[in-house]
Amino acid sequence: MLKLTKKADYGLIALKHLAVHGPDSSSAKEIAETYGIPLALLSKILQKLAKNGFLQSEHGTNGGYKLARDARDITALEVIRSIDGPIFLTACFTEHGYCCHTDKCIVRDPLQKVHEGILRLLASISIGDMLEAKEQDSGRSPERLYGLGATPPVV
Amino acid sequence: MLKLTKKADYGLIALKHLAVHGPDSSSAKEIAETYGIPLALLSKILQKLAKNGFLQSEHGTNGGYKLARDARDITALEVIRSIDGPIFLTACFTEHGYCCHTDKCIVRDPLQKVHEGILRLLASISIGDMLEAKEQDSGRSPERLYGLGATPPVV
DNA sequence: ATGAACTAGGACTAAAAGAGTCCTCGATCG
DNA sequence: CGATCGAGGACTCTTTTAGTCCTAGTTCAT
Repeated sequence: MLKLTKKADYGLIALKHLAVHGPDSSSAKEIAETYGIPLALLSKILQKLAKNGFLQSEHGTNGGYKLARDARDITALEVIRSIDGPIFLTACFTEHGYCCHTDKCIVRDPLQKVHEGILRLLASISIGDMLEAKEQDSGRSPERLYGLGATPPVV
Repeated sequence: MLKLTKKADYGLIALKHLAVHGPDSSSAKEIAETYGIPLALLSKILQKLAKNGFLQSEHGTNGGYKLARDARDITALEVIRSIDGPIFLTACFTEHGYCCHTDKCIVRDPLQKVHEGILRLLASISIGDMLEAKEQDSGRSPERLYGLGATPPVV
């Protein structure tokens, strides 16, 4: 129901951790223990992130993972897609734009707009941005960052 | 994985249908058949929407449902929340802002921004807007409507 | 050269959410 | 009074998510 999976969460946490811990690598075990994430599960996620070019892995003793690219160059959207697969707001959207109800579906077009908005939102935030955000808004204003007005949020 | 449930989809479809069919009511059966939605399932959804004040129901022969308020006054966010319950982008967010990892969770704050953006997006589109959208963009520009830039979307 | 500390990855299992069914009851109208 | 509706409880089936287990290959230090 419109929620990220824990895997995606864990992936983002791990990437941010690696970004914070600069150029030296961290092991899956270290990250798992720090955030209370099951090691075996986190390992899978990190492996996938490594295969998809976000991380660089080092085998053997003192091995681990480090970012393969600049943190500012990794968007939340890429990470989530990499871990959970493609994102579709509704069952209407598939890889090839097919919709089960085809012409009968009367909400596809309006939702498509919302869908694009969400993707744009996720694409607009990078791991790098997350670092800054930590320290009480340094520099970049959230408004500019997310391209949205200042309407107060409600759950 | 960041997807609306079918129930929410069905609910939006039904509301739009009722908005299109003006002041006269439509039965659950009629809507179900039109869009190929299982009747029993749709009934539950319509009942919930009625209980939450979106629809007005009429029992008995020739009964059915009609909108209880103006279509422009019903946002997608309200509908989705009404059907699926509260929306949380990650497990971090609950009714009272609690997070399982508490201080250890380093992505909560950045994701909170994304979360708010999505809510704002969903709150910005009403059933009424969906009617307009049907006829190839009449008047209101999507850009203004969704408050987002024109970056091309990618799935 | 051996063992400890890593990553890589396949195969499973358990739990939770989603989707849908079945059956009964009360209201309304003709 | 019977056909047509909505109201609603109680399930069941399926899919997704989350997490586990086990084995194999790499690298390093002693």
